[in-house]
Amino acid sequence: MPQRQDSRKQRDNLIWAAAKLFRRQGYAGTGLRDILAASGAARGSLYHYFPDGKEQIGAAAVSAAGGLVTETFAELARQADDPVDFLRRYTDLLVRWLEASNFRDGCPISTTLLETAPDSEVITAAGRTVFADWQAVMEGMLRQHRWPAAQIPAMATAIIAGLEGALLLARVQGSAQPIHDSTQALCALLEAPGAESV
Amino acid sequence: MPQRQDSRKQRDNLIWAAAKLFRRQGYAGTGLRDILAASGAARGSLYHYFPDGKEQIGAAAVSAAGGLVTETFAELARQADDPVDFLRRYTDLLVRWLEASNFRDGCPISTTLLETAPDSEVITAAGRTVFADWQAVMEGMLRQHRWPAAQIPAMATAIIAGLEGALLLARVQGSAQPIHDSTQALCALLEAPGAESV
DNA sequence: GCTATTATGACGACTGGTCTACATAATTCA
DNA sequence: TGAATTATGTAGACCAGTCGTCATAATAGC
Repeated sequence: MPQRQDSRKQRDNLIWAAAKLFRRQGYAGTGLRDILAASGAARGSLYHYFPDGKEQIGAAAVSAAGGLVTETFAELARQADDPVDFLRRYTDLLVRWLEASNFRDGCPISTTLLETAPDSEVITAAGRTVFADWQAVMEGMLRQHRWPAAQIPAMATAIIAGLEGALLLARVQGSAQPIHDSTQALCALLEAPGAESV
Repeated sequence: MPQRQDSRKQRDNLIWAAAKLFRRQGYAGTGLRDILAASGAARGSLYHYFPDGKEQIGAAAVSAAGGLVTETFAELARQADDPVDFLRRYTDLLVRWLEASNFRDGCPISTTLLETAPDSEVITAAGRTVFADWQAVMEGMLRQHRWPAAQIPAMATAIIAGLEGALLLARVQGSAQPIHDSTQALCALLEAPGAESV
């Protein structure tokens, strides 16, 4: 069924074009015009695949881009020897992406989510799902390496939050230093599992 | 000189109206019309005080809102008994603000910065200054409590990044849980100063 | 050939940021 | 004091751009 295939491709083109633009220019800063130009589609096509308009494609872009990160996390979790190794591998990737884009490509979903949460229900819901997926992968990774069970959820959240925050600082400062600093602190935490508190 | 005073007030009105709107709706998502309506000023007034237009008022809003946070940090640093106490006090404030606004008022500058960095030089520069101020206050706080000097810069960055990331997660999830989780991990780190690594 | 799906780009109602022209108030100087 | 100059406030025009809708055309499968 070649039709089905092509239509799916057209839809994906739109989603990924949108995702790339949202990441660099934000959600409100990106016009449908930009998305259409980048994907080569016509205006009506967008409304054929996304009848609810910009909001719907925003949610789809968050899901798609977030899903790719989930997959990256999962693969690194498989390869890594321990949590510290996992973090090191991921920040290596991160720093390379950042520098390759001159600190323009940050987290693919945080800008859109900050702009729209909680006003857009669909986009916020897509973001919640993505974060839950990330959280699940992180928790699985910690469990796999015999991390104390009681601390796993908080630790996983702290890792994700630390990465997101470091990414923000790195983009503004135009330097990978915040990522290294933040990671160093997280690694210290990951190497001293006994230090629970309060 | 009543003129001078009133003019300053008018200018401040514009800045704070802009800052509030940018925080909730983002930079691109906020029109000059919104800002003018919220501040009660007239169209041309904005271009009188900010001849460079929206970008200039964006930078001013980042500086003003960021400065307020700097002051809050500084005051808490004076009151706190130790780094953990500092963090607790701040997250208490944070959670109260978040809940009072139904998770609409997050970090007052991160959204604007993510949308514009590094494309807008003036806004990004304003953000860099704010982050440098925060960093300085955090480092001073750690120094004051005899934190190992070599780890102070990285630790301060990790705290700021962790807070920013937690704030993002909290807004999307509509829950203060990420802030508590992230803070718990940071506190563990702050109570085990010996655990340096790599 | 007929129907369902997909593709198209013009159109409308509106908002975006910016600029200009003018009115008022404050200050300065003859 | 009164006139000239500057600072500040107001209103509206401007065009490019916004998103969403629509009637129509092309293509698919049966």
